[in-house]
Amino acid sequence: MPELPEVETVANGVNSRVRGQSIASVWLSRYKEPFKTSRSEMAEALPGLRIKRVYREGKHIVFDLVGEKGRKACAEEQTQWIVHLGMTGRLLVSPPEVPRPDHTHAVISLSGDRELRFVDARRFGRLALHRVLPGGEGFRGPGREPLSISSEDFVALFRNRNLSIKAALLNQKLLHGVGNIYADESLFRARIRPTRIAGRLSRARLLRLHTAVKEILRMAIQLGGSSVSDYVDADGAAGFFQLEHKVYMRTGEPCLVCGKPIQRIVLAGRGTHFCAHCQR
DNA sequence: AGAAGGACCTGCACGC
DNA sequence: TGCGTGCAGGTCCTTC
Repeated sequence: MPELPEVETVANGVNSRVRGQSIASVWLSRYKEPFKTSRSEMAEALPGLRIKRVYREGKHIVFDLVGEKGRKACAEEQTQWIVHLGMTGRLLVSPPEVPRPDHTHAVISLSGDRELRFVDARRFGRLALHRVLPGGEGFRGPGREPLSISSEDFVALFRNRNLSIKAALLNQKLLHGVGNIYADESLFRARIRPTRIAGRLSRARLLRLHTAVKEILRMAIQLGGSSVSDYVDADGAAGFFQLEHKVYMRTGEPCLVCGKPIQRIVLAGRGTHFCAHCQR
């Protein structure tokens, strides 16, 4: 389940493999229609463009594309290719002769004799084009970036919010990049019960949560993210953060701090794991 | 308007 | 063995 650390790992891995290469051709399956773009528009727009860099914005992967020399139209308008991995999306860089995995929904043939493949069994992922007008901004995620938001802004995000802090953390329009795993792990680290109403948390506790979110995300990025079964990075290698999970998917197992069993409830429609003794 | 809940989608674990 | 059932959850959409 790709959240910020997984998406960052994938974006960096893809960037190192495809940066500088040109898009020769594009094949799209009968996947759902791309977001805010038609399938045919995407297939026509990408060939001939060169990949300048690949980076993460929220949970989105952004490909900065530039026109080849001599293509005037692209000097005025920059194109970005946006990939959201959804739940089970993967981006693989493979030689063309390697068989395409099941559920391959996009294949981009590159000048370096490699294919960039988008594979997504559960079809929750999304592809889109983003046009950047001259002087305009690149693609922006829906909410604030957890690793760079100031403490004051972080605290202000949750003011007057009448929903659980767990649901608030999952709301991408507030903070983007945090999903179910890192919400649970951050709340455990901050010793906050997931059911607490966000708007009633003290400033001190929100500051503690801000620190916890940043620490958890940074640690996970260093370890290459988590991998439960679906997520694989651009190398085809799994991340190691799941070995660090303190509460996520540890229902009934002893809390690593106090020894009491980890509980599981459903909150905001999601499995939520916490220690009732340590998190108040 | 903000919050809550269902739909989307497939693979996998589980029980009988 | 084999089949049905329930669960996993990011985001969009509808409902309250």
